[in-house]
Amino acid sequence: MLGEKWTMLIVRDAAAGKTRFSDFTDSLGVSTDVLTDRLATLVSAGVLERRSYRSDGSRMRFSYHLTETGVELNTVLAALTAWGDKHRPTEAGPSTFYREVASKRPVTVTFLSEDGIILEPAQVEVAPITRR
Amino acid sequence: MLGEKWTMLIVRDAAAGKTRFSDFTDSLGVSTDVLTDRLATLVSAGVLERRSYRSDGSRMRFSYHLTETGVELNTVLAALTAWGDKHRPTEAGPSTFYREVASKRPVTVTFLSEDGIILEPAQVEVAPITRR
DNA sequence: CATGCTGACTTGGGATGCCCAAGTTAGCGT
DNA sequence: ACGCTAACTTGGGCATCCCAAGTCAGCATG
Repeated sequence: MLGEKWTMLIVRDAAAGKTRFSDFTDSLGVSTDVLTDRLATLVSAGVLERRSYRSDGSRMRFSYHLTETGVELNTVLAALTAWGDKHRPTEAGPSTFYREVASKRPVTVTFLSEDGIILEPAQVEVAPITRR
Repeated sequence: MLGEKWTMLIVRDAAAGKTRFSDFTDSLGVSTDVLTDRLATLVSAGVLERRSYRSDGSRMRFSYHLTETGVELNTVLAALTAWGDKHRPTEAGPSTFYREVASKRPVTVTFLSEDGIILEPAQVEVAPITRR
């Protein structure tokens, strides 16, 4: 369900603090019919939560916020961002980075072995689970 | 360039040791014209390497192998797999897991602070880089 | 209470991408 | 010369996406 064209980009923007329908169209350029559909599937998958809000002088609006489930996609986003920054850099360089909320210092995404040792991607493999 | 429908699934299968054109069609069910195109873009992006091989009694064939750049997507794949296993489990349960090559013991993907402390996704935020 | 305004959709028509089935190509063995 | 097979290529149909325009629901203003 995350594999459709705009889905992860919407999640990324949501993680960056965007909440409103027009925030997403403005920053992504996604067409509005597709955005409506993707927001609905993300809400029903429990990644986003739809809230009503009301700023004075205007009517009720909706905003979209990452749930705890959605926040857990931060790991995926940060790993993907790190890969893109390293292997497919833009001329302007990266425009965002991931940091610790408390200290504001940058963080990394890494593999850890059971005894807490950092592993490189090449030291990791995928293996089938065999049940009897 | 990783965002198209079958791209990450092909990378995942390549990480699981699949190498041949027919391996990918058999396990993914991707149509052959699309597979041809995705393999070509992955090769030209430096994620896969195309090799010729020859088993006796048959003609030259091609096989596709992850490059070092491609192997570094393991972090993304493992993070995504962990999220899916937790939040969108199938009835049958997970069919693969990520493990250390040397010890065969399972590994995890986590955020690390600069002083090597494990951080939860909720303790991490994305911030803009401001250049002067 | 009529009118304008705006954010969040909804709709219609065309373009792009994907699926499926069938066909093609290039060696190798017989 | 012929069959065999993995790796494509091609053509037609269908699903998804894009874009522009329209709708709808309040809130403010006159």
